[in-house]
Amino acid sequence: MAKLQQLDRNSVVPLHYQIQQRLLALIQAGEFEAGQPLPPIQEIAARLSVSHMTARQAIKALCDLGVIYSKQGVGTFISGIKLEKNFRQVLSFSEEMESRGSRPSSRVLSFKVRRPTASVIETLRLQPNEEVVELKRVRSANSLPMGIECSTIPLRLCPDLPTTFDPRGSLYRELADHYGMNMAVADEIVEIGLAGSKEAGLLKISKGSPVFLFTRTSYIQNGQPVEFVRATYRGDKYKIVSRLTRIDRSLLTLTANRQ
Amino acid sequence: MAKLQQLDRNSVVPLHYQIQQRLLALIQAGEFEAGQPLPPIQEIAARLSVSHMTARQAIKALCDLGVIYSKQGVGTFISGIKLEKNFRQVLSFSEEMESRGSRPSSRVLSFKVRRPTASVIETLRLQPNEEVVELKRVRSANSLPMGIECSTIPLRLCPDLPTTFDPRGSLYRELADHYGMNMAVADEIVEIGLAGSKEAGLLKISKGSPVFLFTRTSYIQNGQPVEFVRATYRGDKYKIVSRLTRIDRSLLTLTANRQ
DNA sequence: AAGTGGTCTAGACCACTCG
DNA sequence: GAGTGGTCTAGACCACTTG
Repeated sequence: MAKLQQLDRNSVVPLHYQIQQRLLALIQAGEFEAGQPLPPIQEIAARLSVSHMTARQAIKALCDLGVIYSKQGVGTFISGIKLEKNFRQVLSFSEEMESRGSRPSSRVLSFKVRRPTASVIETLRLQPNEEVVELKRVRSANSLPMGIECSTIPLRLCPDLPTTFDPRGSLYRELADHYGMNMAVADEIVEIGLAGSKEAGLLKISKGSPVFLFTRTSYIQNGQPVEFVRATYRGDKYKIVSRLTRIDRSLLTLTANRQ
Repeated sequence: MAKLQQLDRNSVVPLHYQIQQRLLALIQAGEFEAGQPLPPIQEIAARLSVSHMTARQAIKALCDLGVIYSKQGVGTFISGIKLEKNFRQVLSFSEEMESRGSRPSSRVLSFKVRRPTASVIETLRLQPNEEVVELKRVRSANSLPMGIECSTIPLRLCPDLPTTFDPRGSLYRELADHYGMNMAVADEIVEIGLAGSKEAGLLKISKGSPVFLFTRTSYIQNGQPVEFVRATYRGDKYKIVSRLTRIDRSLLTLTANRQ
């Protein structure tokens, strides 16, 4: 039934990934209706002249994404859950605003090398006497001030940042492009606070207005903490949109059951 | 080097999953230090007398969890990122409080079958004239009121709920045990609001205090929305702790690039 | 019994990194 | 060149669901 394009066997892109893309494109184009079964794995494999395992690898990945789900002995079905790209991930302010269709901008409050506070030393796992780069900015979306961010990064990891980076640009992009550091995971705490007079002035809200207080630590793949952020966002204009998924509890309880 | 236990080949538990568990247990027990390489896949496969593919399947799963990471041509390494179980997932209030070590309790404000509002009809994809079960509760942790939750569920999906469910217990547990519905995904919006006099009284805070406003829709695996929740949590006692991960952008931009 | 997804194998080959 | 992870195959077998 479906128009599954043939694969490019000379491409550097792995076959299983090509299949994944082809299927996802068909699903998003509405070729399959929600709740309807996909063609059986065997059929997909035969049609594309790949092995069962390769086809299954693609199916597995799409299951992990949540766009389809498999029932053993029955089939594979389209999930009604849409794959949204607007959910919270490890995103810089710039990326987040761009993905929401807003134009991000920044006003730099300060950009300097300094000695870290004790709590920063601990979260960023710094050596004694190590210095950090600190960047304070007011972030705006479509020229409307949304929040104040203060990022702290170990100088050791990006020694040229203070001289080569234009602090009005995207910090994440700079860290990725010049230092090969891509954020993989971020731990985040969100609390409610009240704007002080200084913050209120910067955000153009009245003193005492409720605000979101973010505390975030970002890590690259090897677990090295790279960035510590304290941020304040307007309570009246900012909201958090996220998608939560359920992960396999059995692995998490391993530690508890061991002893 | 490592003490990899032999596998149980008669178990119903798949070999790749057994390997995954064994490795995770060793990692969490501190047998490997952060940054150190795991034994090569070939060696793991040989030691456990499984094929390369099977061993790799286990490695892949652990990479997805973020506890290890692979560098092609180099090896597989322990990530310094800990696998925490306290992060936000699709959790009921009961589960969330239990995972934080607090004792959850509930005071039922109302529990009834009613006609849904227009916005609920849309989010829960209800038929015209379909009824819903509505449960309003004050949720407490260690007897301290933390929030007010109002859950709405299609009556069609749980026709016996009004007569068989004790509304002081865990709604998620009831839905899972009696109706086989396990929440797979939840979409959530968090905003800041101010407590009205009624809410303030229930939460024992002063009127006008800032509060978290949650709007959440939970889905089971096939994409069917099962629960719509509006909740208000105290801004002074509640905080959101979450872990964000970065997902493959190339798949998300598929739609944008198409046409 | 037939059809489905899930697991596993034994081996081949490739791409990458490092000394 | 040696060692590593990543891909892929062809086929076997199992577990599960449905008619």
